[in-house]
Amino acid sequence: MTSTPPAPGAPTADALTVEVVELLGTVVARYHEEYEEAAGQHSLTGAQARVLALLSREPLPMRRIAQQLKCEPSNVTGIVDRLEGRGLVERRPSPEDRRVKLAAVTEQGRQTSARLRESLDFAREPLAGLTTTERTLLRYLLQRMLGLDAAPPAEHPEYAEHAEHP
Amino acid sequence: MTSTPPAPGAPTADALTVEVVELLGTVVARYHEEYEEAAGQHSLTGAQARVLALLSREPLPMRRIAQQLKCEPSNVTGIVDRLEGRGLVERRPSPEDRRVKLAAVTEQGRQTSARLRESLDFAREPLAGLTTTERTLLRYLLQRMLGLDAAPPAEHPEYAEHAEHP
DNA sequence: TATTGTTATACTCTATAACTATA
DNA sequence: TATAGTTATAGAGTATAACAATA
Repeated sequence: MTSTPPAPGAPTADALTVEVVELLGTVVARYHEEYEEAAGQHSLTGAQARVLALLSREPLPMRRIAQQLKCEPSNVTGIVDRLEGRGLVERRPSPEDRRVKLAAVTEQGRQTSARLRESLDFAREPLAGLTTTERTLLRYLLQRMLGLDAAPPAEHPEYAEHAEHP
Repeated sequence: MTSTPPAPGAPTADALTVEVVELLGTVVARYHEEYEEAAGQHSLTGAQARVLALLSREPLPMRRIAQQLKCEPSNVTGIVDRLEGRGLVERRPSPEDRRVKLAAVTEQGRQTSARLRESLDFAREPLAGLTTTERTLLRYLLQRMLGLDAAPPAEHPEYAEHAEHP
């Protein structure tokens, strides 16, 4: 029951941190499973679903897609090929630079993307059990984890007592 | 500035929930990037690193590995083959059932696994900015998300004011 | 007959390198 | 010459189906 004192200078993580990291690992795993499953229900691979979601926001040059996917540009060719082969995406020339091709969702692609977005509502299932207060708190903690320097829900946590009505 | 009223009966997620889901997505993405990168530093793929981590706890029948990875057993053959080819893992016969083969880490595999575990310390980097109180809170919220029905840090959030000394 | 692990096959994603057409 | 996209190639993960050894 020793309190695992943080060894000075050592990179050792304390027990609490290790626990949180493991929980994050579990959340990450579940998130991915559900994402792949939702994509599969629309006969899409994970990568295809991600590109479709990206393009449903705005048309993008192939190069930009690669940057978003953090993969080599050559790989995007095949992924977009397959989406295009199914009529979900199309390639357009860029008006500004004749070297670039813009990938854009078709109307069918837009619909598929919308249905996909619904079916991958990690929202309800995992978050349903949390109150508004807890979700607000979780948002804050995740923002801080990501270095987004967010404003705390309130100066004092008592806020939680009265925050049920957003 | 309308408050996005939850449509009755509709599965629509409110704005706060959507925000939390997107943050989770970002955390998931970063977690994966770091995991793959850490694995790559040891010339391992993500799947290989996961199997190695699994086996560093205890030897496992091939079938069990597949269950943990949520993939078909036939795929495990190749992954273990590659780990075995590098001397990180070995196959042993099961004393109980001559059909099953137990995959187990070698001494070298154990060491690689340990070094891998250190280098993928998502712990410090993302969590370093959080206080003990915040980490405790985050642990609680993640546990609730996962349906682990955890005990709250305290009945009243004021606890946070005095929780700095675990 | 059922189960374990494997092999064979096909598809997708991935990185690398070379090619083309533009700039 | 530099850049955008593509092609070619090879390695890895994945699912499916068929197989041998064992239960």
